[in-house]
Amino acid sequence: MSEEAISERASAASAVAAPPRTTQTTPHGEAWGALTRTHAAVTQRLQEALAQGDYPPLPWYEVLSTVAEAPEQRMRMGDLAEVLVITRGGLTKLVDRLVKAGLIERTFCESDRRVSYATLLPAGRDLLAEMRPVVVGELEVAFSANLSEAEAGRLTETLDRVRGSACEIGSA
Amino acid sequence: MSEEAISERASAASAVAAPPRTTQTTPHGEAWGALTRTHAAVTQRLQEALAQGDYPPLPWYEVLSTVAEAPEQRMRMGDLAEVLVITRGGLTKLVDRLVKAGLIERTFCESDRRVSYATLLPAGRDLLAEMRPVVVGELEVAFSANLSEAEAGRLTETLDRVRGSACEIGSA
DNA sequence: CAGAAAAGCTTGTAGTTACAACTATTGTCG
DNA sequence: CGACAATAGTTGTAACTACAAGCTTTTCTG
Repeated sequence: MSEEAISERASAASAVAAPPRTTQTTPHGEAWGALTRTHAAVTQRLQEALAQGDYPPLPWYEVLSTVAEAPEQRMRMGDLAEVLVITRGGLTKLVDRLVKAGLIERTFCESDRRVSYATLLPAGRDLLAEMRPVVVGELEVAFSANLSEAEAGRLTETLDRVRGSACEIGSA
Repeated sequence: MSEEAISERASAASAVAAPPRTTQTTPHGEAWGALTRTHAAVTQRLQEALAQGDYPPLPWYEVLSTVAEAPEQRMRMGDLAEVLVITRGGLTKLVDRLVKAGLIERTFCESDRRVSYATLLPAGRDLLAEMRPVVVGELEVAFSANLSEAEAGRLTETLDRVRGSACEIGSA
């Protein structure tokens, strides 16, 4: 212990072995509890790793990564918000920060002057190239270590199925 | 359109059918993307349902629910923060709000005067009883509809395995 | 073609969260 | 026993996010 910090987070000692006493005690309730805790734990791990390398926070990475894989390295704000599952208002300000940092540029559509694109700049591409190994590395530790590729595939399929039913607007 | 609102959130129309083009394109990367999006989608659904019934937000429910299942309907602040996977500082303020609402009481430990407990009050127990069906109902829609209990069990097991490896402090 | 409705994005405001520093109590040694 | 470290919570500050209202452009309709 010397250059340690870890701010506070959680002691993370008994958390692993702690009995998964969740909200309810039904199989589905357990599954939701496991999903929540796993998401939180992995997210923490990723953000910690990024902070340790003096990189921007995780949302920045997700924007850069998503835009980088889009057709022309650009995406409509609305689509981006939808993929990242955040509000449009939130995305506007998030992209503002990326623009101010010189990683993203706002471009506009000729045919429809309402839409604006978030377009990746070279600096953003470079930063992404630096951040990706960090994120992928942490994910390897979290996933690859204990999950075969086949299991990962099944997990993805199952989760997507849940998401599918969760997205059906229950307005009726 | 009359008493509608839904603020903004996401259009949630093409989100379901959208190709899961995630961060990377490895099976594990896909799994992480699916986990993130599913968590966000279900959380949104739950919060929307709670807001619609004029109930407090989801974090309140999680505190009440967790404390209610603890031995003496009380929990040490630190343990509670660990289970909920939020920071201690954040929990202090979250519990402050619950105390102000008369749902939780702070009690203290005789043998160790540092620790304080979050103790469930009758009003908290009653509110929990009201909120639980709402939350459970939404989870049923999200999970039960498309997942057998056996699948839910496998999902829980898999997620817990991932969480386990994610929690191992990578200090070494 | 004018007016209303819808779509796309931004901005103002408030609430929530994390991070870091601080206080108080307990445990450890010299 | 007295100083140092570790543990448990709280608090101050800054950043992020959601919500709701607003603006502009496009589409629909009579």
